[in-house]
Parts: sequence; C-alpha cells; structure tokens
Amino acid sequence: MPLQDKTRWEPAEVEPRLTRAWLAAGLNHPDPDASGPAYSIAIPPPNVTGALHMGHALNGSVQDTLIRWHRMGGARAKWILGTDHAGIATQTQVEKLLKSEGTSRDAVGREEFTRRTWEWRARYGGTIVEQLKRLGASCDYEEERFTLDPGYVEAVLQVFTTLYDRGLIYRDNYMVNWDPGSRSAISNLEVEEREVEDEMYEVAYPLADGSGEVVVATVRPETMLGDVAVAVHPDDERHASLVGKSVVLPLVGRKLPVIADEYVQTNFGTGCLKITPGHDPNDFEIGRRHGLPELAVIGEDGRMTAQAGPDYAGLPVLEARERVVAALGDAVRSRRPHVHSVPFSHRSGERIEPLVSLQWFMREAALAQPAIDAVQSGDLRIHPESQQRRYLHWLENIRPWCISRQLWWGHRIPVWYRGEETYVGIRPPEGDGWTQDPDVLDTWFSSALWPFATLGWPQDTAQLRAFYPTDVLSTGRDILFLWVARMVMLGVEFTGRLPFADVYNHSVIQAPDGRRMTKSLGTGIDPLTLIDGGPRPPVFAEGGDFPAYGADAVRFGLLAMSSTQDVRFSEEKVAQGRALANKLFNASRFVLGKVPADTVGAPRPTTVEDRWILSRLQAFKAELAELVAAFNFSRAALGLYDFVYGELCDWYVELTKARGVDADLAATLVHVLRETLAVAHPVIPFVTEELWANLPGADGKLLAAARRPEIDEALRDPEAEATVAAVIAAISTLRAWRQDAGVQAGAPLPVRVNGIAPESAALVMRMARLEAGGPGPAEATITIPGGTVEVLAGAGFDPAQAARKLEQRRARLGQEIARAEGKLADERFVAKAPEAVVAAEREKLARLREELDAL
RNA sequence: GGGCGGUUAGCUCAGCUGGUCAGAGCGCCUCGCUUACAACGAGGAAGUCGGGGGUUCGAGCCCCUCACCGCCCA
Repeated sequence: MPLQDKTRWEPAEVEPRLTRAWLAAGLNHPDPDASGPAYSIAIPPPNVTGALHMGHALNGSVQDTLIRWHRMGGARAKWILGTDHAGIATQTQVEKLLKSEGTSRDAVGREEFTRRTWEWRARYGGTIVEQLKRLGASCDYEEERFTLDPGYVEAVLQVFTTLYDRGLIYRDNYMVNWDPGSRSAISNLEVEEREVEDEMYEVAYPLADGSGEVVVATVRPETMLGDVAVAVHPDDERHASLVGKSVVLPLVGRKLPVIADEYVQTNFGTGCLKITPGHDPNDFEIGRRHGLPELAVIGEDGRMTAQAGPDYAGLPVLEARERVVAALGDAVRSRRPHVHSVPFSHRSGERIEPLVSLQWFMREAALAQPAIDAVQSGDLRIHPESQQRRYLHWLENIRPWCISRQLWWGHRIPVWYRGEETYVGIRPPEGDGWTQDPDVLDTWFSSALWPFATLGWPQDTAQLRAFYPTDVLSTGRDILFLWVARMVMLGVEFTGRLPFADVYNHSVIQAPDGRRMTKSLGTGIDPLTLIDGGPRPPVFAEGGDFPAYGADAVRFGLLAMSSTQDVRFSEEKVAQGRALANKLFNASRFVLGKVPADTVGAPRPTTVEDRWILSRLQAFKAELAELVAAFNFSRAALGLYDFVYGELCDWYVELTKARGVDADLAATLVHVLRETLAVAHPVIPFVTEELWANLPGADGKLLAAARRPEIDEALRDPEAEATVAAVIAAISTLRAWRQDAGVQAGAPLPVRVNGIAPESAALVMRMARLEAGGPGPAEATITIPGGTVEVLAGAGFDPAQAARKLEQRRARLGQEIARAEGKLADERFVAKAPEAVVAAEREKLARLREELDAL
C-alpha cells in the first residue's frame, strides 16, 4: 500500500492480507529436522466450545510476543496449537441442543450422543482458532491437535494403564463432590465456596440409658437419617461422661455410639457433632478414623434413598428436610438463620452434594516430590514469583485426585469388568462377557499430557525430539494446580524432563467496574469487537461504539495493562496502542517520503542528534530484551511507546527537520526506523510488517522472518546523550517561558544565546523558535543547562505576566534550596549518609543556587 | 479459621535491592490546523503515596497496628 495516500493507520484493510502472507510463508511451521536452536510454547488448549475472550487475547498476545521475539532471534519457533475436548462444558452444550430438539442424552443413547458431539465439534470447534488468527497469533496452524485425536487417546491410555500398573491409580469408595447439575463427580478444584444463609437446627438425641439427652446442631436435618455416631471433643469436660455411651437416633431408633474426636469444635453449637459419613466430607474423615459405616441416604439423583427409610425414600432433599423437621416435633430445640459457606459446582452452578461413591482416583502425592524439587532447585521458574508459594503449598498438601467423571464425552476409562474380574489395558480384553467402565476421565487428566502428547508422545517423533521440552507455559493463575502442576508431575514421570522451564501467570483482566468479566453479568468485552469496532458492552457507562482499534492496538493494550496482579480493563491502553501504531505509520510516511528509494546500509551519523538517537536506540533494544526476558510485558510495551514517542518522533525526527536530507541523514533515518520496526514487531506485528514492506530494499521479504538487530555497543555515546539531553531541557524551558510570558507560540523570539556550543545552540534556536538578535539590553534572561538565553527588545511579551511566573518559579526553587540546605546542615545526615549521597546533595544545591541566581 | 495481594494525581495503573521516585496514559486547562500525524503538537494545573505508630541521618519503598477491597486454601 502506498503510504502517502493516507494520513492514518487503517488496520482493517491491511491485517487480513498480512495474516495471509504470514501463513503462506510457512513461518509458523518450523522444520523439526532442521538444525539450530528451537523454541516452543504449547498453547493452553482453548475449550472447543469457546469463543475468544479477553483472557485468551491477553495470553495470546503474551505468547505471540514471545514466539515472534525468539523467531526473530533465530530460533525455530513453534507455537503448538490445539483445542481441548472440555468434557462437561461440551457435553452440556450438546445436551442443550438435544433438549431443544425435544430429546435427551438418555433418549438417544451413548453412541448417538457421542456422534452428535463430534458433529457439534466439527461445526463450532474451529471458531476460536480462526479468532486467534485475527489477533495475529503465529501458532503452527498446520499441526493443530485435539485432546481426543487418535494419537492423543493413545497417550492417555498409555498413561492411565502405566499409572494403574504402578499402583498410582486405584478405585475406591470415597467422598466426592457430586454435582447434581451435571450428574457427575467433579474435582474439588472445580468447586467454589459461597456464603449462603441456611437455617441451623438444634436437635435433641436421647441417651439410650434414659439418663438424659445430647443436643446436636445441623443445617441439614435430613442427613440425620444417615447418622452413625455423635462425637464430642476429647478434652471437653462437659461431655466427657458421654463418651462410650449410646444415643438413640430419633425417627430411626438406631443406637449411635458417642465417640471422641479432636475435629469437634467445642465452641460451636453445643459441642456435640452428629456424624454422617455418607454426606459430609469431615464426617467422612472422622468415620474412617473410627471405622464407622457409611450410610447413603441421599442418592445421585438428589433424592432420598431406600436407606432413608420408607417414609422418605424417593423424596427430594428439601422436601425430606421439611418432613424430618415436622416429624421430629419437640426434638427440634431451636432453629435460626445461619450464614456459612457452601460448595457449589463451578460447572453447573448447583449446590454440591457430598456423596460417597465408587470412583477412580490418582495418588498424586507419589508424583509431587519431583515437581516440588524442580521449583526449589530453580529448574522450573514461576512468574511472578509470588505464585511459587501457592504452587508449593498445594503440592505439599496434595490429596488424591478423583479422575472419573460420569460423562459420555471424553476419554473412556480403559477398564473392563466381568463378574469379580477387572481388566485394565490399552486394548479391550479378549473373550466374552466384559463390560467397560462407563465413566470417562476428568478432562484435566488428558490436559496434563498436553506439552508432550501434542508432539506425538508416546511415539518417538521428530517433533518431540525437536520441540520438547517446551520453553514457556503461559496461563492464568486459576489453573496453576488444576493444570500446570499436573503437567509438571506427569511430564517428569513420563518423559523424564520438565515440560517447560518457565511458567508465566498472566493477570486476570476484570471489567472496567472491577467485576469479573463474564457474559452472564454483561461485563464481558469481546476482543474481536475491539479489533473490528462495534457496540460497547453494557458495563461501559458511556455508550456508543468502539472504534476499530485493530489487532496491534488490542495486543499492545492488553500487554500494557497486564501486571503481576489482577487489573481492570482499560480502553485507554488500547487507544494508546492505536496511537502508537498511528505514530509509527506517520513517522514512516514522513521519513520514507524524504529518503531516496535506494537508501540502504549502515547509519552514517554526522551530527550530535544522529549520534544521540543511535545511542538511545541501543539502550532501547537492550532494555526491551531485558523486559521480555523477565516477562515484564507491560513495561516492554510502554517502553516501546516511550521510545517511539519520546525519543524518535518528538525529538529526533523534529531535530533533523531543518536539515536537508542528504545520503548520510537518509541512511541514519532509515536505519533507526528499520531497527525500531524490527524490535517492535513482536508486540505490534501488523503495522510494523506493513511499514517494513515500504522500506528501501524491502524486496518483498517479510519482517516476521527477519532477524532482530543486535545491540551495537560501538554506537553507544554518553557524550551525545548528555548534550542532547541538555538541548531538550533547554527547549522545554524556553517553550514554557514563552507560554508563561504570553508570547505567541508561532512568533519568533529575538534572543542572544550564551554559553552553549554552537551545534546545540542552533538546535535550541530552531526548536524554540528563537532568532538571533543584535546587541542591546536584555529584557529577560532565561537559564538553560550550561548557559543563558537573553530575550531582547521586540519579543512582545507581557512583562507583568512574565514577572509573576518568574516569581513563582523563584519561590519553588527557594523551597528546594531550603530543603537541600536543611539536609546538609543536619550533621547526622552528613555523618551517616554515604559520601556519594552527600556529594550529590551538595551538587544539587549548587545547581539550584546557580539557577536561582540566573533568574 | 489460615494465607496472599491491594489501597500512589479525577480515572486506570508504573514505581527494582530505602537517598532527583513523586511518574505514565487518559481526563482537565491554555495555546497552536508550525507541509508525518488534530486518532496531532507545545505548555500547564493536579497527589502530606489508605489512617496511626515505629526503625533510620533519610521511607510509597522496612516493621507493628487499624480500616476497607480482592483472591486463594481450609
């Protein structure tokens, strides 16, 4: 696109073309058999049911910045792409669809349901991948993986059977979080606690020997039908005499032992705790400690079971509660509101029903140690560092993981039963009469193999050899345990290596009002709407549409707002990114409009500002490299902005404007622009690629495939940096004076410049719109670094206004001087502070006094 | 109940091992269509860095404490 036709960067028409060009060039698909260093990142596989949200967009920006950065550093960079089958989420979607058709999962049967789910996946599963392309994400789209691909299934079966053989996977009756909504057990990581107001009942249980009663407190009276004991604290003297006695369970008549257990809180309720191992996780633990039976009075359907007795069997829990309370009559001693935290399913939103059920478990504790060691030894680095402790704490207190799910969509557990026999294997057993376990594995089980199963493991593939271990895993904090820790454990166990060296936890981006960004609250912001423009979601107070910010702006904005903590979405940062793209566009337009088309080769600095910008460019490249290496993306993005605005455009380009563009200046301008585009590319790939194509000598070669420029230490020039810093300070001072004194911005100011070198003086004169005056008295004197500027007659300024402003500045200086003097007068300061600090203070004071004198 | 993080200009956020650290973007005010950019440029106003106490010659930065907000684990 010829740059001169436009005065603005218009991403919409350029981005699709560049995306095609990148894909066509095959840059994203490195050859596993080639030589040279490799760099790889496995994308956190988005849920196939999903669409791109702000978290994906931020994480995509982070990963793409890293991938492009290292690709331009010369590595064969591979961003491993794929999607996750997302068991419950996907199944729920398809069940909804079936419901809308007037049928159901159970009606169509497992086989048909699975077929429909694959169909659904084929239809919607590609959405998010296409959206990633819009963001400019340079994933390896030629090798997309899916967690239910045949090869991937092979990996999952291999891992399951191996762990089973090692005794790390087992089947047991255990307390699980039963989600009545999805009618499946879910892991405790998928449960969230919420504060709920319930009613607390106190119920009297008579002692079996008729010598009195105990009163227990409960918010779930219906579970009393499953009580098997009453517990008191062993140190609780009030109840010491009860231990060993029995109580009679009202309504049921069962005799329950009174036991002593330290879990009981003496200050809660009456200090007597009814024990229902079948329906409370803590009671379950106590029950196991004391060898108590586990009665199930509530079933997986959320209704009372036959064990609850004929009066209650089949009733929904809440109805049973009312009946129980009514039947208890006087035995209910009190009821009052009680606020407590209650588990809810993250999946279905329904209240968790703790149940004892026969499930498959994985003994993670056996695998945790290497994952702990990796972090403690520094082999695995977690960023920001604050997350390390969370990771370690979780691993050190790790519990068995319930890996079976009562779903149809997923990796079916490779276990078959025949009578008393159990067969576990990758292939089905020989012979007749075997029935496969109906359950599937928790989706996170397959996700835990992601970094190596995507590359072909357990086969020894070229991909695996070239790109495993991966380098970085970038993800949200919320799945540090759910996913990251498990990848580490299984990676080490099965490949003998850490799956990645660095874990980067990105910020959670909240809605502008600080709430979570979710569709249901209307607080979500679609990244594509930001790119393309479109209606602002309701969470924005101001109405109207988003302008089409473009992908670069969105990437820049997200990186700039990211942090080591959660942040609120800031449209201003996206706008800042758009401004940056526009600035680069216009600066390039200006430069390229002035230089000959054959300008190539090394920079040829001839002036102090040339040497200055080349020196600053080296500093900028070094700083950016450090920030990217430190995963400090917000400072990297903002540092890029600062260089482009604060050094390149506001000063260098302006300082050179008066010069005729000779071959030397052209070479330097083009060089600086070229290198700036190159280092900026990983953050804002589109605009930089487009401008690159317009550089002299571009010759159709893609910036995305170019090498990042090295830092040239020979171009560092502290002297030029000091000189130009002084020039800039002088110009700023003079501009401020001009405004203070009420001199028209455009009007030339007759002056005499004293004290500074001619080269500097010339720059100051032009940029501050001064003109050399003759002899004559000065009407005002302005101090600039290293010299003064005398304003001569004819300047046309307002002396009163100038004097007033002058007085203000003088007063401020006086304050600063007083502060410095006070400090230096304090002998404790002079005695105890380091010499360098004292010297700096003295120097500062001297400088301030000089300035004041000049005023 | 335990743990972690936050509270810095009107808004959203930076401020590394305590000494030019009081900053940025947006917003606001003033002036400019100075031929790259008005999605722009120049200049400016604006914060006793949540409250209180302490350590130190010196504290947004360290310690204690209180308040409020958020997250995690039980």
